[in-house]
Amino acid sequence: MSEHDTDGTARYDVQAAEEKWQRVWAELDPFRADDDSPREKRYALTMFPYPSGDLHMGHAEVTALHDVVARHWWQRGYEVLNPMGWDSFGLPAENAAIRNDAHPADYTYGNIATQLASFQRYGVAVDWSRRFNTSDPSYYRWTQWLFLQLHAQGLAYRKNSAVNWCPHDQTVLANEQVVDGACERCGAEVTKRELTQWYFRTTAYAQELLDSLDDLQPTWSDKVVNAQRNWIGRSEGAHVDFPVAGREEPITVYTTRPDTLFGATFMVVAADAALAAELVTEEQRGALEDYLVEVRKESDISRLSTERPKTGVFLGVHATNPLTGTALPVYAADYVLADYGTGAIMAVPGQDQRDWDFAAAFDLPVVRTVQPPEDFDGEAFTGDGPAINSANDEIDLSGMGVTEAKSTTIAYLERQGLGRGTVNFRLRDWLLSRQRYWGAPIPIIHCPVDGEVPVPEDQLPVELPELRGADLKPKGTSPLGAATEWVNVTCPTCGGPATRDTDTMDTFVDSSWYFLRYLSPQDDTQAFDKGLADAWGPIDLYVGGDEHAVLHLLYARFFTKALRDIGLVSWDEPFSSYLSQGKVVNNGRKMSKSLGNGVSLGEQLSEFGVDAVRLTLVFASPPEDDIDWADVSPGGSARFLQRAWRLSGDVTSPAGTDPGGGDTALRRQTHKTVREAEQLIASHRFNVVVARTMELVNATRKAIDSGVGPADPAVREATETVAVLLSLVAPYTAEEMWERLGHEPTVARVPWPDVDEALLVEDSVTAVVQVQGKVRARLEVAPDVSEADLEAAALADPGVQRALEGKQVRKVIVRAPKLVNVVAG
RNA sequence: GCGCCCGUAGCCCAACAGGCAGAGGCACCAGGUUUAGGUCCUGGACAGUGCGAGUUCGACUCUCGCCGGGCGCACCA
Repeated sequence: MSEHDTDGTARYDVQAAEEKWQRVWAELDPFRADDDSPREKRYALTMFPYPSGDLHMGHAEVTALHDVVARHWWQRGYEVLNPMGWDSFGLPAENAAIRNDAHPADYTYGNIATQLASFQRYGVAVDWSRRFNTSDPSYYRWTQWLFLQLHAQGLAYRKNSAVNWCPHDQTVLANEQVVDGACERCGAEVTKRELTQWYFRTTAYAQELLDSLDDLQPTWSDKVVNAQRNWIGRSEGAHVDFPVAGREEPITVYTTRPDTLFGATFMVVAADAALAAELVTEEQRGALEDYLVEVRKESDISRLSTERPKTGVFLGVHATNPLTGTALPVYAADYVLADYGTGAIMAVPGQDQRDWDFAAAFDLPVVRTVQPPEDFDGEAFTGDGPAINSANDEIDLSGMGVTEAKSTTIAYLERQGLGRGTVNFRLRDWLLSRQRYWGAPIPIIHCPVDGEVPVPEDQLPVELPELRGADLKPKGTSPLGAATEWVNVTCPTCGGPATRDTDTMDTFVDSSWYFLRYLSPQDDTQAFDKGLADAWGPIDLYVGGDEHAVLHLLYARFFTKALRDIGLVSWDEPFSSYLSQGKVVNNGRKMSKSLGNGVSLGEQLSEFGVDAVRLTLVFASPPEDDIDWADVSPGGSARFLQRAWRLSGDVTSPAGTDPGGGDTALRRQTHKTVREAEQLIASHRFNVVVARTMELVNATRKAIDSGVGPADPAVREATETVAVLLSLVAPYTAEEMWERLGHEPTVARVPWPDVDEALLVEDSVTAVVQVQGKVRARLEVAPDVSEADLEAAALADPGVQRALEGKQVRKVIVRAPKLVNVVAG
């Protein structure tokens, strides 16, 4: 390999460089975060991986993007915490263990070792000394401890209700894990089961989770903020009480349309709600039970269909419309949900299509209370319009619009004690127990005398019993139940015989606080150190995929708020800014085994080198957009990197040369590029940073070959700047360049170049002169040219004069120093 | 059905706060280098910004409507 490569064919040995720098980095450990550093602290985090096999393109993309910022922050003088660990509890390991008659830990820890090696090859700027796995007892001990803290606050509780059941995985699921009626993980059709399960009281934070989204909006992706708003689903309405003859308790309904109360002609109670069973008369009880059998056969998927005809059964009782005094028949039906609102509705067929459909099926009366427009030919009218048929002796809504009628009705109901304005949320409590093995056991003991007894803190962790292979086969109850010796314990309170809770926690519990554990991963005296949390947190940048928009990101937000109220952290939100990275697809489709279109990360790395793959992922598109591997060119990236590297061999001035006397044009471009890169990184436009770096490489090449020549100090400055810029994306190439330029490693920790503001000011700029919006002249002018001078120069220009011939100048718009527009006619 | 986001050369994408539509790359074409291929160097062609209005001296950029695509919610009363 020659020292000077003006023939343009020299290249560095990519594989040798990878091996070499991995050794150097291991020794220098340049990304170790020092808790005691006097530098300002930044916390940068990517969603930690689940150890299923080796790393794939998705991991490569998220870490490449994230590394740009983490490395940039180091160079800008921050102390950066960029940790990584493994989200290592979960079903794939358990399923593999069943298949292979093995223990889930075998699969899990084997894959973790593989992924760790791949990450190190990939050259991520991570502090590996802080790694841990959520399946380590030293971690889940604290998951259990945190569960108990929430339990003590009443934020973790058990209740019996109809829950989502995945028949394939044989476990219950949280609402968030059901997508279009199917299991988010395996795709099986979800059914309902009546079970007693553990919940976190996420609904206690519904309003705050919603309100804080306003603060997050500027620094989170719209997509995720919007998804969470929809998921929380706040609505405003009223609770209205409908008296029932012969029953003390009224039926309370939730409605968002209290203005239509005069039009309520019947009532519907969720068939599976306790209320239905309470209300039903003896004569109708058989009918209700038959109906329930039918309803429970229905899967969620068919329940979701809006086309489905309305069904229901009369409960044999009547309630009274509090405004009209009319007796309303009460039905049970499955189109009303037991766990939303009060599980009962007032049916207003005139203004609600679902109620209309039911009324049509059961031949019930319709009263319109909003006047539809003349050309309205639909059935229920849900739009705005003047109220009609809405008056009694005490209240008259006639002619009011919907908004006014609502508030008038609510005020009246409140005065009369018949109801009250209220807010309702779609968000449900988080169902956290799972009937599977490979998770953190719920640290509760059930005692026939003392009930639910928390496992004393000094007995944590409640370690998993040793089960493997066929013992783990899903059978609808937790495999832990089979470990008799483990299950049977003495009650910590009374010393009598008791049993352990045999469910494990949803793995999303593990990931709801892992970012706190990185602060003191080896601490065996506490879950995390509050002082360190204050020093480092909250997380300045979180990068991940938006498949977790309403899962992990919402749960972690809930956890943070709950821990704050317990006094464990002082943050309101865990992630100050969130960048959601797109997916890597191939030929327009998601990569998958069944489509046979998967691209192996390992093969790409071997063929093109780590840097080329990283550069490709960063350059391909804005970070939020998907990347189609069929559209990109890792070969082109590899060629560019060699081209950039070649500059470092051409530079002939010695290291330490003062760039002051160098070529001004190249220096200006160098300094502009640095300034622009700062701004582009801050706004996450990493693809443009790469494009600007390419421009600087091109300009430097030109300067060497056909400009000021390789000895000009500006050429060294530009080349060193290229090395620093490239270190964000292509660390191996950058190290090679840096070394060849006569510097010590590592370029990753050199200070970010200072921008010489004086160089950013141009000597002259090109002003465009337009006549009627068309460009007629270009003038070289001083950047500080006055508007008057520029206007005079523009009007004096021969090209402009020609364009103005025979025309009256009506107006001249001057935007010095860039533009003059002459309006004429 | 309700809501959010996005439509710029063949493709991926730039365009600061309304001011010359093109920065970068892929692919393509031509020339040079080379025994040849690849590499490397030089040059070139290709869109008027999804469609239609409006505001403006001036619109890729702002507003409205439509079309197309992505995402979220959806029998949530």
